[in-house]
Amino acid sequence: MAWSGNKEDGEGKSRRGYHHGNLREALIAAALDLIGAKGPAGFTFAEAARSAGVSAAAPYRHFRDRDELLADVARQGFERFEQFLSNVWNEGRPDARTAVNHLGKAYLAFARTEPAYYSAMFEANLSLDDHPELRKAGDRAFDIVRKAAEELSATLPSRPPSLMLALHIWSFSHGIASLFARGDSGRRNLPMSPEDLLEAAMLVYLEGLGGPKT
Amino acid sequence: MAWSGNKEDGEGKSRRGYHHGNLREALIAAALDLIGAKGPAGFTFAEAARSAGVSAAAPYRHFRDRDELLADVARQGFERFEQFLSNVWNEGRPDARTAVNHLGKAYLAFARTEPAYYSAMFEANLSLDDHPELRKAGDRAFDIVRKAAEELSATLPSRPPSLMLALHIWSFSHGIASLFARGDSGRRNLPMSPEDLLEAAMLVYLEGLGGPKT
DNA sequence: ATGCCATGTGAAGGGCCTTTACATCATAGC
DNA sequence: GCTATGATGTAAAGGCCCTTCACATGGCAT
Repeated sequence: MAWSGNKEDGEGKSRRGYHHGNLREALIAAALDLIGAKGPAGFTFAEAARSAGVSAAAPYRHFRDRDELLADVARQGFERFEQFLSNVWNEGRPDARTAVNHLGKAYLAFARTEPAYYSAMFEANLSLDDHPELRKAGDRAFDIVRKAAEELSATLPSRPPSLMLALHIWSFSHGIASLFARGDSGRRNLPMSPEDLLEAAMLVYLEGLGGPKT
Repeated sequence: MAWSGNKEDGEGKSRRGYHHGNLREALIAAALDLIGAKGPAGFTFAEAARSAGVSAAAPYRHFRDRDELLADVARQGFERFEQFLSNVWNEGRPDARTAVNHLGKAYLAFARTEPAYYSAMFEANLSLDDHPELRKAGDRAFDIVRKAAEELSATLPSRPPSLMLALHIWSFSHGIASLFARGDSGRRNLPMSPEDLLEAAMLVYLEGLGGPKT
């Protein structure tokens, strides 16, 4: 009786009697912390196991290998991202154009506020072929933008192809987020915030599509 | 006399008597091959050393650590990129608008034809603070776009801020290249080529800036 | 109460990164 | 021409990681 059972010292790493009881989720949480601290490359399976208080071999009962854990973090990230985008889109209120602008901003906000998820999703170089669930989750998040683009297109005289519209919005947001809205590493001295840069681009782009004369 | 001196069996890995004679460049070349084959994460210092036919410790005579070799590959990549962009820009001929379109296409072309360099440059998560030469090389490449944006701006009635223009062009090209113009991993089924997607975006964007009525 | 199966352990093989002491050799200066 | 010296390469070792395998534990259904 040296140990006393279920504690909760700080992070979720104790409560053990041999079986962890919640290892899978504990590993995902640990991975998220580590990725946030040292990037997707710095994260190691062994350290995640240590964080969870189990041996280095234990994670293999829940994930095929290190990449599968990473992919699961990324998948979860896309699911949160999807939900976030969905909330921000808010059924196209107050109007499609404004809501689409919110969507772009949300992309940047996610990259900034959830750098660990963002890293796993876009910087871990995971093969989508090896992780079909990841691809599906990504597609579902994109579908939010796709749907928004459809509604926006319907409000524009030129009726641009909505898929093209969606790809443009996604690409632009992704480009700005990747280059300017990540950790200090990639930061170049901008004369404006990434948000302003994106907003200006959207303004010009939608003007080019012949938006309603403001 | 078991060995016979300077051979050239296939790749540049032989000519040895103890000192390699050209190890630094051989390592960069080997790294490029490996990155191309297995991505920046798959590349290892040890394997580069093996490719060059030296022991695992030898590379440390030429690079502080693994990251410095990676950074040197990336720096070389930015230098090639700069030159490529410069050639494509071609002093703004036949006209600024067309030449800027070429610039965007060149971004995609580089991502596709030099995936190893592109990986090292944009997907290796190198700290720009730890590798100042890398940052400078990247800035020089961006300067080509910056200069192009200045000349393009001068041809537009609205005279948009050229730095903003340059950032928009770079971001958009980067976003499309990262998402759609890389190896099979990131490929989603597009209804159009990345090039067409980019061209359409540029068309709309420049229209939005009030370009000369085509 | 018992036995099955999911879950966790320890050890081991193989690999990588990096450092250190030592080996080799090109060449500068005598 | 000959040697000292610094640049370049080697072997070995420590530390960490990934992954597998045989074995231990104990939750849960019967």
